Amino acid sequence: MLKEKNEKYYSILDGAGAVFSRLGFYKSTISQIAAEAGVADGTIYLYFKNKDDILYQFIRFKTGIVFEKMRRAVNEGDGAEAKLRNLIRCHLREFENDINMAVIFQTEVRYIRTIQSEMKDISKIYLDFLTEILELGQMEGCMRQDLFIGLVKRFVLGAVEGVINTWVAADCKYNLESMADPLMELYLNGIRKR
Amino acid sequence: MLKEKNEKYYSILDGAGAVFSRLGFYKSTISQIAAEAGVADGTIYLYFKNKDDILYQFIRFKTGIVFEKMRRAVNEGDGAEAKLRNLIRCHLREFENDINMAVIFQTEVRYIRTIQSEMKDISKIYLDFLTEILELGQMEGCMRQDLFIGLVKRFVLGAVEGVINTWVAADCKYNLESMADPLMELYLNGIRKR
DNA sequence: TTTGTAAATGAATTAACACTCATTTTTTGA
DNA sequence: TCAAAAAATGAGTGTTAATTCATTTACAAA
Repeated sequence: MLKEKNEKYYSILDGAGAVFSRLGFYKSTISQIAAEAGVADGTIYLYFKNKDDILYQFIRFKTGIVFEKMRRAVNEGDGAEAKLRNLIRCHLREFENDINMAVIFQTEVRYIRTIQSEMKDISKIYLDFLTEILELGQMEGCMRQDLFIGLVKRFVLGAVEGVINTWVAADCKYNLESMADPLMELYLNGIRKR
Repeated sequence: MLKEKNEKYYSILDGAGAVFSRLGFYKSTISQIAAEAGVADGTIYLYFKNKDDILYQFIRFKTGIVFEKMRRAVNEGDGAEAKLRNLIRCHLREFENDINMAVIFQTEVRYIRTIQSEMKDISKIYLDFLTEILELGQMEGCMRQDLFIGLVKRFVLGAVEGVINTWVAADCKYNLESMADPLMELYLNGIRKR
C-alpha cells in the first residue's frame, strides 16, 4: 500500500463519497467506485486496505476538515450565545456545502459497526464543544444554572441532526443554513408562551 | 407463500429482530435468522418474500403497535402540554421496552433505501401527531403563536431521537423514560436564563 | 536511448450467501 | 388406520462482488 496521499488517493475518496451517498455502503461496489474515480479496480487497493477502509478514511478526512472549521467558528464567537450560534451555523453550512458528506454522516455512520467506536469519538468531540459552550454560558449568567448538561448536549445535537435529516430526505431543496437562527431561538427560549 | 401469520411467522420476526439489531441488516444472514427462530432456512421463504421483506414486515409490525399506543397516549393527555408529555414519555418507554426495535429503528431504518419511502410515511405519522399538538397548544394559548411549526416538529423529534441514540450507544444502561420530563422542560422553557 | 523502478491495470480467483426445490415430516379428516 | 394435503426441511445452485496478482505502462535517472 502506498503511503503518500496523492491526487489519485483523493479522487478515489471523492468517487467513494459519490457512490456511497447514492447507493449506501453495502450496495456500492469497488468497481463502481473505481469507475467514478477514473481508476482501475486494483488501483484502489494500492491506496486502501479494503472497502471498509475507504469509508473509514473518508470519514476521517471529512471530520478533520469540519472540526477544524467548527473550532474556529466557536473561537470567533464572543460569549456563549454567539459561540453556540456560530457552531450551529457552521455545522449546517458545511453539511449544506458537501451533500455527499451529509448523506454519509446521517446514514452510514450510525450504521457501520466496524467504525462505530471511531464514531463515538467523533460525536464526543462535538459534544465537548457543547459542554464548553454551555458551561461558559452558565458562568456568564446567560444560561440557566439548573441545566442537566449531559441531556442538553444530546438535545442540541439531536435537534440539529434532525433538521439535517429532514433536509436530506427532502432532496436538499431548501436553504439549510437559514435554519440556524430559528433553531437557536428555539434552544434559547423554548416553545412555551409566557 | 403462506398467508396466515401463525406463531412461526412471529418467531421468525422475533429472531430477525434479534439478529438485525446485533449485526445490522447486511451482515445478518438468513441462516442466522433461521437458527435464532428455530426453523430451517427454507421455512423463512414460506412466510417472507425475501430478506428485505423480513425487515419491512418487522417495521410494519412494530410501528403498528407503537403508533397505536402513541395515539392513545396523546388522546389521554388533557391539553397540549400533557399530550406532548405523554407522547414523548410513550415514545421513550416503548423504545426502552423493546431494545431490538430501538436499535433497528435508530440505525437500519434510515439506512435501507428499499424501504425509505415507507419510512417517510412513518415519520410523517409522528410529525402529524406533533402538528396536531402544537396547533392545539397555540389555540389554547400555552404555546407561542410565532412558532414555525415545520421546524419545531423536526426539533422535537430530532431531540428525542438524539436522546435514544445516546442511550443505545451507551448500551441501554440507564433509565430512558426518566428523560421525558427533563426533555419536556427543555422544549418548553429553553436554556436561556431570564 | 536504455534500463530499472514504481504505479497502474483488469482478468481470474474465491468465498459468501440468498434463494430453490426434491424430499421428508406432520397434520387432517375419512 | 391410512392416504392425501400441507408444512417444513436443508443440501445444492447460481450469482455477486471483494480481493489478488501476473502483466503492462509510465516515469526517472544514467
